[in-house]
Amino acid sequence: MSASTLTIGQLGNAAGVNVETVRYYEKVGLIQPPPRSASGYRHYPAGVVHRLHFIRRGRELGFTIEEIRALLTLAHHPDEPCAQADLLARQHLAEVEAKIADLTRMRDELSKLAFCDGHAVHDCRLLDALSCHDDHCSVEAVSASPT
Amino acid sequence: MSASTLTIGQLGNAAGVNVETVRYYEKVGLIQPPPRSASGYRHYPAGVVHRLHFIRRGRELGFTIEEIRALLTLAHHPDEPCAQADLLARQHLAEVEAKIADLTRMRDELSKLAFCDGHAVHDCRLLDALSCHDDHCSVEAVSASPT
DNA sequence: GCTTGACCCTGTAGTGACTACAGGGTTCAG
DNA sequence: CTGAACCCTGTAGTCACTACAGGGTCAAGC
Ligand SMILES: [Zn+2]
Ligand SMILES: [Zn+2]
Ligand SMILES: [Zn+2]
Ligand SMILES: [Zn+2]
Repeated sequence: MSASTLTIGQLGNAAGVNVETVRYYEKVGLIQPPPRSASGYRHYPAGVVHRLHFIRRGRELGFTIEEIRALLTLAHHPDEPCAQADLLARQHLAEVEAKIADLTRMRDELSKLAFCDGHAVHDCRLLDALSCHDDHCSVEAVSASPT
Repeated sequence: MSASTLTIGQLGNAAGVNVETVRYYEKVGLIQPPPRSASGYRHYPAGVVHRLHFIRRGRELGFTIEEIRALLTLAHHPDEPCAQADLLARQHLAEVEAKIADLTRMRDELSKLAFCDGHAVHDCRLLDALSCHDDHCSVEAVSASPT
Protein backbone atom coordinates (compact mmCIF):
# COMPACT_ATOMS: atom_id res chain seq x y z
CA MET A 1 0.00 0.00 0.00
CA SER A 2 1.12 3.54 -0.71
CA ALA A 3 2.88 5.29 2.15
CA SER A 4 0.61 8.32 2.01
CA THR A 5 -2.71 6.55 2.43
CA LEU A 6 -4.37 4.72 5.30
CA THR A 7 -6.57 1.68 5.51
CA ILE A 8 -9.79 2.10 7.41
CA GLY A 9 -8.26 0.36 10.40
CA GLN A 10 -5.25 2.64 10.45
CA LEU A 11 -7.50 5.65 10.10
CA GLY A 12 -9.72 4.51 12.93
CA ASN A 13 -6.70 3.91 15.13
CA ALA A 14 -5.19 7.28 14.34
CA ALA A 15 -8.40 9.16 15.06
CA GLY A 16 -9.62 7.09 17.97
CA VAL A 17 -12.76 6.01 16.12
CA ASN A 18 -14.15 2.52 15.63
CA VAL A 19 -13.87 1.10 12.11
CA GLU A 20 -17.61 0.47 11.96
CA THR A 21 -18.17 4.05 12.99
CA VAL A 22 -15.95 5.33 10.20
CA ARG A 23 -18.08 3.43 7.70
CA TYR A 24 -21.16 4.82 9.40
CA TYR A 25 -19.84 8.37 9.03
CA GLU A 26 -19.29 7.71 5.36
CA LYS A 27 -22.82 6.42 4.99
CA VAL A 28 -24.33 9.52 6.57
CA GLY A 29 -22.06 11.77 4.56
CA LEU A 30 -19.75 13.20 7.24
CA ILE A 31 -16.70 11.96 5.38
CA GLN A 32 -16.21 11.47 1.68
CA PRO A 33 -16.10 7.98 0.17
CA PRO A 34 -12.37 7.45 -0.36
CA PRO A 35 -10.71 5.85 -3.40
CA ARG A 36 -10.72 2.08 -3.42
CA SER A 37 -8.04 -0.44 -4.26
CA ALA A 38 -8.64 -3.01 -7.00
CA SER A 39 -10.02 -5.39 -4.38
CA GLY A 40 -12.38 -2.80 -2.96
CA TYR A 41 -10.41 -1.68 0.11
CA ARG A 42 -10.78 1.94 1.16
CA HIS A 43 -7.59 4.00 1.04
CA TYR A 44 -7.77 7.30 2.85
CA PRO A 45 -5.61 10.33 2.27
CA ALA A 46 -3.81 11.14 5.52
CA GLY A 47 -5.65 14.42 6.01
CA VAL A 48 -8.92 12.68 6.70
CA VAL A 49 -7.70 11.89 10.18
CA HIS A 50 -8.12 15.56 11.09
CA ARG A 51 -11.69 15.59 9.90
CA LEU A 52 -12.37 12.53 12.04
CA HIS A 53 -10.70 14.22 15.00
CA PHE A 54 -13.01 17.14 14.55
CA ILE A 55 -16.03 14.86 14.44
CA ARG A 56 -14.93 12.92 17.49
CA ARG A 57 -14.39 16.06 19.54
CA GLY A 58 -17.78 17.33 18.50
CA ARG A 59 -19.36 14.08 19.67
CA GLU A 60 -17.48 14.32 22.96
CA LEU A 61 -19.10 17.71 23.46
CA GLY A 62 -22.45 16.09 22.76
CA PHE A 63 -23.17 17.70 19.39
CA THR A 64 -25.43 15.65 17.13
CA ILE A 65 -24.33 14.43 13.72
CA GLU A 66 -26.35 17.18 12.09
CA GLU A 67 -24.78 19.86 14.26
CA ILE A 68 -21.34 18.52 13.42
CA ARG A 69 -22.21 18.51 9.75
CA ALA A 70 -23.06 22.20 10.06
CA LEU A 71 -19.90 22.96 12.02
CA LEU A 72 -17.77 21.20 9.42
CA THR A 73 -19.30 23.30 6.70
CA LEU A 74 -18.65 26.45 8.71
CA ALA A 75 -15.05 25.44 9.28
CA HIS A 76 -14.50 25.43 5.53
CA HIS A 77 -15.16 29.14 5.32
CA PRO A 78 -12.55 30.61 7.64
CA ASP A 79 -13.15 34.21 6.60
CA GLU A 80 -16.84 34.28 7.31
CA PRO A 81 -18.18 35.35 10.70
CA CYS A 82 -18.52 32.64 13.29
CA ALA A 83 -21.88 33.80 14.61
CA GLN A 84 -23.58 30.67 13.29
CA ALA A 85 -21.14 28.38 15.07
CA ASP A 86 -21.51 30.30 18.30
CA LEU A 87 -25.28 30.11 18.02
CA LEU A 88 -25.09 26.34 17.65
CA ALA A 89 -22.85 26.15 20.68
CA ARG A 90 -25.19 28.25 22.79
CA GLN A 91 -28.24 26.26 21.74
CA HIS A 92 -26.44 23.04 22.49
CA LEU A 93 -25.31 24.39 25.84
CA ALA A 94 -28.93 25.16 26.68
CA GLU A 95 -29.93 21.58 25.84
CA VAL A 96 -27.14 20.19 27.97
CA GLU A 97 -28.18 22.39 30.86
CA ALA A 98 -31.78 21.24 30.52
CA LYS A 99 -30.68 17.62 30.66
CA ILE A 100 -28.56 18.31 33.72
CA ALA A 101 -31.53 19.92 35.42
CA ASP A 102 -33.68 16.91 34.61
CA LEU A 103 -31.13 14.42 35.89
CA THR A 104 -30.47 16.51 38.97
CA ARG A 105 -34.15 16.35 39.84
CA MET A 106 -33.98 12.56 39.48
CA ARG A 107 -30.85 12.35 41.54
CA ASP A 108 -32.34 14.40 44.37
CA GLU A 109 -35.45 12.26 44.48
CA LEU A 110 -33.54 9.02 44.21
CA SER A 111 -31.11 9.93 46.96
CA LYS A 112 -34.10 10.37 49.25
CA LEU A 113 -35.42 6.92 48.30
CA ALA A 114 -32.40 4.74 47.76
CA PHE A 115 -31.26 4.46 51.36
CA CYS A 116 -34.35 3.06 52.91
CA ASP A 117 -34.46 1.77 56.45
CA GLY A 118 -37.69 -0.15 55.97
CA HIS A 119 -37.20 -3.87 56.05
CA ALA A 120 -40.25 -5.00 54.08
CA VAL A 121 -41.74 -3.97 50.76
CA HIS A 122 -44.81 -2.39 52.37
CA ASP A 123 -42.54 0.05 54.22
CA CYS A 124 -40.14 0.68 51.36
CA ARG A 125 -39.54 4.32 50.56
CA LEU A 126 -38.98 3.68 46.87
CA LEU A 127 -42.02 1.50 46.30
CA ASP A 128 -44.10 3.86 48.39
CA ALA A 129 -42.99 6.80 46.27
CA LEU A 130 -43.91 4.97 43.07
CA SER A 131 -47.34 3.88 44.31
CA CYS A 132 -50.14 6.36 44.29
CA HIS A 133 -51.90 7.46 47.41
CA ASP A 134 -55.54 7.61 46.47
CA ASP A 135 -57.81 6.32 49.22
CA HIS A 136 -58.34 3.09 47.34
CA CYS A 137 -54.72 2.63 46.30
CA SER A 138 -51.73 1.22 48.09
CA VAL A 139 -48.47 -0.52 47.31
CA GLU A 140 -50.48 -3.71 47.01
CA ALA A 141 -52.94 -2.20 44.55
CA VAL A 142 -50.41 -2.34 41.74
CA SER A 143 -51.78 -5.72 40.86
CA ALA A 144 -53.22 -7.30 37.75
CA SER A 145 -49.71 -8.42 36.99
CA PRO A 146 -49.09 -9.99 33.58
CA THR A 147 -46.54 -12.39 35.03
CA MET B 1 -69.78 0.69 28.08
CA SER B 2 -69.85 -0.57 31.63
CA ALA B 3 -69.38 2.08 34.29
CA SER B 4 -66.52 0.22 35.95
CA THR B 5 -64.24 -0.10 32.95
CA LEU B 6 -62.21 2.39 30.93
CA THR B 7 -61.40 2.71 27.28
CA ILE B 8 -57.76 3.07 26.42
CA GLY B 9 -58.23 6.80 25.94
CA GLN B 10 -59.83 7.22 29.35
CA LEU B 11 -57.10 5.16 30.93
CA GLY B 12 -54.38 7.18 29.25
CA ASN B 13 -56.02 10.40 30.38
CA ALA B 14 -56.43 9.20 33.94
CA ALA B 15 -52.83 8.07 34.22
CA GLY B 16 -51.21 10.84 32.19
CA VAL B 17 -49.91 8.40 29.59
CA ASN B 18 -50.24 8.55 25.82
CA VAL B 19 -52.61 6.00 24.25
CA GLU B 20 -49.87 4.71 21.98
CA THR B 21 -47.68 4.28 25.01
CA VAL B 22 -50.33 2.24 26.81
CA ARG B 23 -50.44 -0.14 23.85
CA TYR B 24 -46.65 -0.23 23.88
CA TYR B 25 -46.65 -1.16 27.58
CA GLU B 26 -49.05 -3.97 26.78
CA LYS B 27 -46.80 -5.18 24.00
CA VAL B 28 -43.74 -5.31 26.23
CA GLY B 29 -45.74 -6.96 29.01
CA LEU B 30 -45.84 -4.20 31.64
CA ILE B 31 -49.63 -4.33 31.72
CA GLN B 32 -51.93 -7.25 31.05
CA PRO B 33 -53.94 -7.42 27.83
CA PRO B 34 -57.41 -6.35 28.99
CA PRO B 35 -60.72 -7.90 27.97
CA ARG B 36 -62.06 -6.73 24.64
CA SER B 37 -65.53 -5.69 23.53
CA ALA B 38 -67.22 -7.52 20.66
CA SER B 39 -65.72 -4.99 18.26
CA GLY B 40 -62.24 -5.44 19.64
CA TYR B 41 -62.00 -2.37 21.90
CA ARG B 42 -59.93 -2.71 25.05
CA HIS B 43 -61.85 -2.29 28.31
CA TYR B 44 -59.69 -1.80 31.36
CA PRO B 45 -60.64 -2.48 34.95
CA ALA B 46 -60.30 0.78 36.87
CA GLY B 47 -57.43 -0.48 39.00
CA VAL B 48 -55.07 -0.54 36.05
CA VAL B 49 -54.71 3.21 36.34
CA HIS B 50 -52.64 2.69 39.51
CA ARG B 51 -50.31 0.33 37.77
CA LEU B 52 -49.84 2.91 35.03
CA HIS B 53 -49.21 5.60 37.65
CA PHE B 54 -46.51 3.45 39.10
CA ILE B 55 -44.95 2.95 35.71
CA ARG B 56 -45.10 6.64 34.89
CA ARG B 57 -43.48 7.65 38.16
CA GLY B 58 -40.77 5.10 37.60
CA ARG B 59 -40.09 6.57 34.17
CA GLU B 60 -40.00 10.06 35.64
CA LEU B 61 -37.24 8.85 37.94
CA GLY B 62 -35.44 7.51 34.90
CA PHE B 63 -35.85 3.79 35.58
CA THR B 64 -35.79 1.62 32.47
CA ILE B 65 -38.70 -0.58 31.46
CA GLU B 66 -36.84 -3.63 32.77
CA GLU B 67 -36.16 -1.98 36.12
CA ILE B 68 -39.81 -1.03 36.40
CA ARG B 69 -40.82 -4.57 35.54
CA ALA B 70 -38.69 -5.76 38.44
CA LEU B 71 -40.05 -3.11 40.80
CA LEU B 72 -43.62 -4.06 39.90
CA THR B 73 -42.91 -7.67 40.71
CA LEU B 74 -41.38 -6.66 44.03
CA ALA B 75 -44.39 -4.51 44.87
CA HIS B 76 -46.59 -7.60 44.65
CA HIS B 77 -44.84 -9.18 47.59
CA PRO B 78 -45.34 -6.63 50.34
CA ASP B 79 -44.09 -8.88 53.12
CA GLU B 80 -40.73 -9.64 51.61
CA PRO B 81 -37.70 -7.49 52.34
CA CYS B 82 -37.17 -4.49 50.11
CA ALA B 83 -33.42 -4.92 49.76
CA GLN B 84 -33.76 -5.75 46.07
CA ALA B 85 -35.72 -2.57 45.39
CA ASP B 86 -33.23 -0.48 47.31
CA LEU B 87 -30.37 -2.03 45.39
CA LEU B 88 -32.04 -1.13 42.10
CA ALA B 89 -32.51 2.41 43.33
CA ARG B 90 -28.89 2.76 44.37
CA GLN B 91 -27.60 1.32 41.09
CA HIS B 92 -29.86 3.64 39.17
CA LEU B 93 -28.74 6.58 41.28
CA ALA B 94 -25.15 5.77 40.39
CA GLU B 95 -26.00 5.77 36.68
CA VAL B 96 -27.78 9.09 36.98
CA GLU B 97 -24.81 10.57 38.78
CA ALA B 98 -22.47 9.31 36.07
CA LYS B 99 -24.61 10.94 33.40
CA ILE B 100 -24.66 14.19 35.34
CA ALA B 101 -20.88 14.11 35.58
CA ASP B 102 -20.61 13.55 31.84
CA LEU B 103 -22.98 16.35 30.98
CA THR B 104 -21.34 18.67 33.47
CA ARG B 105 -18.03 18.15 31.73
CA MET B 106 -19.69 19.06 28.43
CA ARG B 107 -21.36 22.08 29.97
CA ASP B 108 -18.12 23.39 31.42
CA GLU B 109 -16.32 23.03 28.11
CA LEU B 110 -19.18 24.49 26.11
CA SER B 111 -19.56 27.49 28.36
CA LYS B 112 -15.92 28.30 27.66
CA LEU B 113 -16.56 28.06 23.90
CA ALA B 114 -20.06 29.36 23.33
CA PHE B 115 -19.43 33.02 24.05
CA CYS B 116 -16.74 33.73 21.58
CA ASP B 117 -15.52 37.21 20.85
CA GLY B 118 -13.83 36.26 17.59
CA HIS B 119 -15.58 37.63 14.57
CA ALA B 120 -14.41 35.19 11.92
CA VAL B 121 -14.31 31.43 11.69
CA HIS B 122 -10.51 31.27 11.86
CA ASP B 123 -10.64 32.96 15.29
CA CYS B 124 -13.64 31.07 16.61
CA ARG B 125 -13.16 29.44 19.99
CA LEU B 126 -15.52 26.60 19.22
CA LEU B 127 -14.12 25.69 15.84
CA ASP B 128 -10.61 26.04 17.19
CA ALA B 129 -11.40 23.65 20.02
CA LEU B 130 -12.77 21.09 17.59
CA SER B 131 -9.84 21.30 15.20
CA CYS B 132 -6.68 19.52 16.05
CA HIS B 133 -3.41 21.28 16.58
CA ASP B 134 -0.84 19.13 14.89
CA ASP B 135 1.77 21.14 13.06
CA HIS B 136 0.15 20.34 9.73
CA CYS B 137 -3.42 20.85 10.89
CA SER B 138 -5.55 23.94 11.27
CA VAL B 139 -9.18 24.93 11.17
CA GLU B 140 -8.86 24.97 7.40
CA ALA B 141 -7.42 21.46 7.29
CA VAL B 142 -10.79 19.92 8.00
CA SER B 143 -11.32 19.71 4.28
CA ALA B 144 -12.13 16.97 1.81
CA SER B 145 -15.75 17.88 2.39
CA PRO B 146 -18.35 15.60 0.87
CA THR B 147 -20.64 18.54 0.14
C1' DG C 1 3.22 -22.91 -2.52
C1' DC C 2 0.40 -23.03 1.49
C1' DT C 3 -1.54 -21.91 5.67
C1' DT C 4 -2.91 -18.91 9.18
C1' DG C 5 -4.56 -15.00 11.13
C1' DA C 6 -5.48 -10.27 10.77
C1' DC C 7 -7.64 -7.37 8.22
C1' DC C 8 -11.30 -5.79 4.83
C1' DC C 9 -16.08 -5.88 2.35
C1' DT C 10 -21.54 -5.56 2.17
C1' DG C 11 -25.84 -5.67 4.16
C1' DT C 12 -29.00 -6.36 7.77
C1' DA C 13 -30.76 -6.20 12.31
C1' DG C 14 -30.57 -4.76 17.01
C1' DT C 15 -30.45 -1.13 20.83
C1' DG C 16 -34.61 1.99 24.13
C1' DA C 17 -38.74 3.94 24.66
C1' DC C 18 -41.46 5.47 22.42
C1' DT C 19 -43.86 8.26 18.20
C1' DA C 20 -46.08 8.69 13.79
C1' DC C 21 -48.39 7.30 10.35
C1' DA C 22 -51.43 4.40 6.94
C1' DG C 23 -55.47 2.40 6.35
C1' DG C 24 -59.06 0.94 8.14
C1' DG C 25 -63.47 0.03 11.76
C1' DT C 26 -66.79 1.75 15.71
C1' DT C 27 -69.58 4.73 18.45
C1' DC C 28 -72.44 8.37 19.64
C1' DA C 29 -74.47 12.98 19.58
C1' DG C 30 -76.94 16.16 16.81
C1' DC D 1 -77.68 9.54 8.96
C1' DT D 2 -73.67 11.92 8.96
C1' DG D 3 -69.51 13.53 10.90
C1' DA D 4 -66.26 13.83 14.57
C1' DA D 5 -64.00 11.51 17.85
C1' DC D 6 -62.50 7.53 19.14
C1' DC D 7 -60.57 2.73 18.45
C1' DC D 8 -57.87 -1.17 15.87
C1' DT D 9 -53.41 -3.43 13.65
C1' DG D 10 -49.05 -3.21 11.84
C1' DT D 11 -45.07 -1.01 10.24
C1' DA D 12 -41.50 2.27 10.09
C1' DG D 13 -38.98 6.04 12.00
C1' DT D 14 -36.06 8.23 15.74
C1' DC D 15 -30.38 8.48 17.26
C1' DA D 16 -25.68 7.05 16.87
C1' DC D 17 -23.93 3.60 16.66
C1' DT D 18 -22.87 -1.81 17.41
C1' DA D 19 -22.95 -6.60 16.24
C1' DC D 20 -23.17 -10.00 13.49
C1' DA D 21 -23.34 -13.21 9.10
C1' DG D 22 -21.09 -14.55 5.40
C1' DG D 23 -17.90 -13.76 2.71
C1' DG D 24 -13.08 -11.82 0.28
C1' DT D 25 -7.94 -10.12 0.67
C1' DC D 26 -3.33 -9.65 2.26
C1' DA D 27 1.21 -10.54 4.34
C1' DA D 28 4.29 -13.30 7.00
C1' DG D 29 6.31 -17.52 8.14
C1' DC D 30 7.14 -22.37 6.91
ZN1 LIG E 1 -5.59 17.37 12.92
ZN1 LIG F 1 -36.79 -0.11 50.79
ZN1 LIG G 1 -53.29 4.71 42.41
ZN1 LIG H 1 -16.87 32.00 17.41
